Amino acid sequence: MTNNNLIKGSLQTIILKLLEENEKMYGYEITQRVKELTAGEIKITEGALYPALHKLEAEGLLSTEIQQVDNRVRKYYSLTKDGQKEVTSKMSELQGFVENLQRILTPDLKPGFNI
Amino acid sequence: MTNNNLIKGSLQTIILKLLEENEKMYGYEITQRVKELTAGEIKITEGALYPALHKLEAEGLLSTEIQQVDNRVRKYYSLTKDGQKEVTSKMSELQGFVENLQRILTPDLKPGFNI
DNA sequence: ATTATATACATAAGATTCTGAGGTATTTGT
DNA sequence: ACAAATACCTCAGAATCTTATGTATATAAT
Repeated sequence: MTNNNLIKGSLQTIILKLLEENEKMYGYEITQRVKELTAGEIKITEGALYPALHKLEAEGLLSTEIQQVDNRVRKYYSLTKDGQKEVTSKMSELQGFVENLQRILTPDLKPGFNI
Repeated sequence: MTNNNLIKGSLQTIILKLLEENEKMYGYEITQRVKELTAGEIKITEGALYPALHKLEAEGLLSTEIQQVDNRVRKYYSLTKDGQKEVTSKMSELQGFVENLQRILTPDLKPGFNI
């Protein structure tokens, strides 16, 4: 399971990016997708995910839509217009941060490295 | 200056790695090195740095040595044996996390991408 | 038939780590 | 003379995370 709390703020970016690719997802689905994409190495806990979703919705970046599936309630999230703009911004921010991290941590390959 | 707010958890790794490369550094020097390596984009604040250094020392990963330079006091930090072991561990943890982040955020280049 | 696991939402206490402001003191540049 | 740089430090508050708890239904296992 390794360490899950390494880069603060990347959860929001993960959520937004997954929703850019998928149009519409519900919370539990997001946790499963991340688990599947990382071979179980990153597990988004519900205690982190739901407050993050609620915050993004409160900021107007996500909109919700409740669906009844069998007898279960699902809350689908999708990007608003503002949310779509924010994905790009958050992605390049994170990208930039990772590049800077490489510059600090791998002093050998400073000029042209690949992400 | 972009966003400086993503560093949570990676600051320890940054400190340990810089000390692996440099044998001995003092706090202010670390802030300047990071600023210089990232063209001013990442600024380690003192409110984050000093508590982090004290914590790493308390955990036995760093040792200190006070030096008088002119009339100024400098507190030099260096890796202990435990600290040297921890660098490797923390680095591969961070490396692994960044790889997983790529897997989530760049769904196109899943099989063989470069870090 | 009962129990455990999976699905699906949510909150809340406590821990950790950061920001931003403040404090002390010396040295160097203007 | 004053500002900025050098050098250390602490602390209130914010943000985000973990862990535990709670509700409820569906499915798999014993």
